[in-house]
Amino acid sequence: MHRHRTPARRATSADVARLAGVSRTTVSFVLNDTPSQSISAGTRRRVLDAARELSYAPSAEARALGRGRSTSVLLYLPPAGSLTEDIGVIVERLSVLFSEVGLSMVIHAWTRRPAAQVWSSVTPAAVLAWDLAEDDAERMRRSGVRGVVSWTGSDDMGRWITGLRERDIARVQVQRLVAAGHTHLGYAITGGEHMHGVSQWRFEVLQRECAARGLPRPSALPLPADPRGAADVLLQWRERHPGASGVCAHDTTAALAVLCGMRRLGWKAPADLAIVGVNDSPAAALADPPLTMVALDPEVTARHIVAVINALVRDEPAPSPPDTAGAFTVDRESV
Amino acid sequence: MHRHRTPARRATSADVARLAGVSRTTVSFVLNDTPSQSISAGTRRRVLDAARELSYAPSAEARALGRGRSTSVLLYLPPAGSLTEDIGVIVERLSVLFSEVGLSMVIHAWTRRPAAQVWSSVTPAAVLAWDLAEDDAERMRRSGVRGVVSWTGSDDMGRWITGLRERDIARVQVQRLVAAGHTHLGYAITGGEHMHGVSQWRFEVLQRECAARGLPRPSALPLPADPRGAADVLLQWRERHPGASGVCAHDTTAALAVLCGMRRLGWKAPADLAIVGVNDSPAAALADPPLTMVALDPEVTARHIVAVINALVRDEPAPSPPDTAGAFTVDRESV
DNA sequence: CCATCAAGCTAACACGCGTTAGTGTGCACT
DNA sequence: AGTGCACACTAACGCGTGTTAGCTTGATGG
Repeated sequence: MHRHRTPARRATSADVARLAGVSRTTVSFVLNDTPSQSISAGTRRRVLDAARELSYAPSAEARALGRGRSTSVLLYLPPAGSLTEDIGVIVERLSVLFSEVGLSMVIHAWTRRPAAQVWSSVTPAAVLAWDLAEDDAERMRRSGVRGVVSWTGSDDMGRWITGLRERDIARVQVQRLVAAGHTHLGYAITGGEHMHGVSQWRFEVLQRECAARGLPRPSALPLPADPRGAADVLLQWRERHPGASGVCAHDTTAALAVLCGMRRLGWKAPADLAIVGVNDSPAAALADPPLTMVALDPEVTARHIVAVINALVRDEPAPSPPDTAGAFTVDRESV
Repeated sequence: MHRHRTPARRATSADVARLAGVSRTTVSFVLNDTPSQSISAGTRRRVLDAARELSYAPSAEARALGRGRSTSVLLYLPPAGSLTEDIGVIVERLSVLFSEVGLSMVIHAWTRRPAAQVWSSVTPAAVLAWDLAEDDAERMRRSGVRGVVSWTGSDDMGRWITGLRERDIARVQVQRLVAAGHTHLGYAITGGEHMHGVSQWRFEVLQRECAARGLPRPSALPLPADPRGAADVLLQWRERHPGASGVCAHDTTAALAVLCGMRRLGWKAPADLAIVGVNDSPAAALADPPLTMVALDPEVTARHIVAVINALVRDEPAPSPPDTAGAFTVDRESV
């Protein structure tokens, strides 16, 4: 290996100790505010000055090695493409919030096998996966991973997300449509394999929400993402459900697909069909007509995820989940 | 959290050594294929079997501690919100490609100060930032970070991205519009602070491209992201540039904003104004009319980034950048 | 028969940190 | 004067690797 002329060596706690004229142990005590130790004011100041002078920062690796657990959280991304959806915003917030509690986030794409290589060599403090088989989760725990949590799995986190979050969305969507006088609803979704995972769950929650309000059972409306196809499907759907006057879309794309099909058929929103989408985006505001959307505050979800994982890592009792996912309506003109 | 009866300790190389009946050093020699050491076939097999039996994976932290540098690449995210744009797709690919060459990607949000804490405590092998002041980059190199690269900076990577990529986009956009008979062009963009960073560069490249073809100088068209505002600005812009018949939009949102303003004014695309957007998305396909878009192959950019950083980390000569960013046109009806 | 050497393996160190056990003060109380 | 004790600090260990120097053994050449 080639050595640079300036050794490019980072400052260690030994350097700080040397400069401050104390032992390395004292440096550690000062910088970590070890409660069982008392340090004289003079020494404390000298150490802090030296640390600042050398712009010292402890090595995360060495710390992890000693404590037996790292400070990195491994995030397995959902299937390709989802980072550009609302998940992307949550991930951005996660990276900030994790670093605020001293954890750093390693992201890795989801492959067929949960990449034993990755999670076992990085020794993450926790793993946050999209969906996780129970035996994989168990294997991770065996290898020393403190917190294993999945978005759509059967653990607490998964239940909160697919429970409260999805229910909040469905509730606010239905509420908004009912307020406008629509009782016979549909559930619009785009994409190849319909009704799997989140979409399946959302649809069920939607049905439950309607049942609770005494409304007729909502019907599924799986749309292709091209104008002509959307129009065809929409027309057939209307014939089969003549009373339907409102649509809950799964996301922005589904809402746009409905709108697009309607335009081709000469229908007007909300007169011929009212639409409430999910996840507000610029595209929704610029649609014709501008789309009424339901959004969840990403901050609520991000904070809860970080709180749960942080508690797991520190062996503290898990915080109780928030009782709202922060759903709110962005009223425009499609309903 | 529930504690298992087995302490959930991961296997170490000492465990493998014990099971194989050899020393820890031998285990290391076998597993790393140390070229200067010869190992008998029998011992090699016993070690490998033991490693498999215990599903041993070396601790990344301990390895990093010894080698003085980790295998993690620190990615500083662009300003909030960009993960949901085309950057998100590139980031997804990066996470896969990095792991294929044995690097793992740590992502962190960009804060005001480049968070000395993060990059100095994780000891990343490389840092990939959005925009980076030269003194910050220098400080990172001083601390042992091998590769410091920024998307929009003045290093090789930045020049490739803001050079070739942006030029490819501008070239294909102009080419498409010229082919349809439009010569007097505009550059549409949304968002508060216009003409900064990438948008500024794109605009300049666009001007150069038009100049090279002998076309009149394109004019900027900064739009608000709401229907009424967009219409107003569009109308004023038309009065000031009566000959303009084609618009290069900066991204999907800008293209939708133009479309939205036109709709309010009763203009038809492409008859009254032709539009070419950037970064194909479902929203573009579902617009009215469906938008013609120019897209860059994210794979080309992701591969180049990984190749450059991998070379820097291994002290190998940097690969020459690809001479195309993989630009292609998705023809629909807006031009 | 002795010297040389390669093959195959192991003891021991360094990496940077947190932490436990211990050491030497100076002061208060009996 | 002797005991106890809080105070301020340090030596030394362990975490799991990669790596260097050295050690044994058997074979080979003179």
